[in-house]
Amino acid sequence: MSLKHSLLVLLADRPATGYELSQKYKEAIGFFWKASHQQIYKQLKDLADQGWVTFEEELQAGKPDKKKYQITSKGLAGLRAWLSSEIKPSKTNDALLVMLYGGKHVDDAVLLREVKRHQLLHQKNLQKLEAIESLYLSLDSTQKNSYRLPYLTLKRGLSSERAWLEWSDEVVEVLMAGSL
Amino acid sequence: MSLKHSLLVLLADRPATGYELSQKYKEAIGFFWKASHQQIYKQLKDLADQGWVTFEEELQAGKPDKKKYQITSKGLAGLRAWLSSEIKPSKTNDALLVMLYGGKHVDDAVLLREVKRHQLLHQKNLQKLEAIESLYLSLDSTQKNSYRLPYLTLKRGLSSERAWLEWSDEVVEVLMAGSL
DNA sequence: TTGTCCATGTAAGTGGTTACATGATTCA
DNA sequence: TGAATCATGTAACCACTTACATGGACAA
Repeated sequence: MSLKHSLLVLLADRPATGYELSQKYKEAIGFFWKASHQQIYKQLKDLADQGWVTFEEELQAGKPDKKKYQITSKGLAGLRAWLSSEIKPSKTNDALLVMLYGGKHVDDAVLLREVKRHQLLHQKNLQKLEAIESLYLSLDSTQKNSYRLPYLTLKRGLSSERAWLEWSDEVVEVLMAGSL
Repeated sequence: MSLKHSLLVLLADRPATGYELSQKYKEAIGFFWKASHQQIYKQLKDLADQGWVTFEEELQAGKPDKKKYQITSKGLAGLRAWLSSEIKPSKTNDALLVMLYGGKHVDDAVLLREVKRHQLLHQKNLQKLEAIESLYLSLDSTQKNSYRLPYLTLKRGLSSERAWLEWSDEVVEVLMAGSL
């Protein structure tokens, strides 16, 4: 149930609308926490009902009104409590590995095609992360220091994508040998 | 919805009871696909309703009756179709990274304690995987060849745990510097 | 003129977790 | 004597996905 807490983390930085928050889940925090806009809007409503956030409505003509959410002291206390609690290890459910594990029921060429498709996705993702890293590295040391914790999460992304790609090269080798 | 397909993969190997299957999710396939026994029993029922598996009941006194499930030709066809389809990349939801990302709201020492706790879990997991690998490596080449695809999934586990641990060493360094 | 961005949601359905239930056997 | 293993589930709840809805602005 950390969608809640990831929203609080973002709101602790600055007030934002649901839309702005949902954008953050397409980069930054989205590299390790995925959420759809439907989920986000619902969770914000629940947080407001709990009194962990409040919002002000900005009226707009022709469009739905904007709701600018901000964290309350109760919300910040809740966030701090969670940050000091035991985090349960994230569970892995990796369908591509299920496919490989049961792969003997289809041709290696079929598996190979799918692994290569995923390789492209991971390569793209790695490039995005590398672009963000070079931005970070160009900051002065005061700014670098203020982003040192988010930078650790970026490093996690870089490390895990690189490890995935190295592994997949090996997989491709094995599958190519099999489909001769 | 790959719990279904992971069950079919296991049943394609040999018939099994729900209990036996749920054991497999504590090792082997469980390293990349987690499922509780409640989920498994329910899914097996659904698969039987669909005609993808059948079962024979073994009556037992004092205990619930055993149901030995086996895959049908319809089930095998369904499995093959899935193995040839596009697998959607697994989504990552990593609460520990959310914690680090928002870590400036608590002391570094608190973060450090939690990261170290997770390190132990990952180390244990790596050891388990290494033990399985040494078993695999002691097989003769015919057997090695028949397990070559499952071995690739094992390698994924090894690679990802090692990458995680390397990253976490860096995290510990940064957090120790911060909590001086 | 098609598509993407802005901006918010509802509703139905699926998948997963947590709590609870039963009861014999075996091991420390 | 208490915990773990065997063996199967139900029920309530929570999280997440997919489909649908609205409608103006602006760019290719």
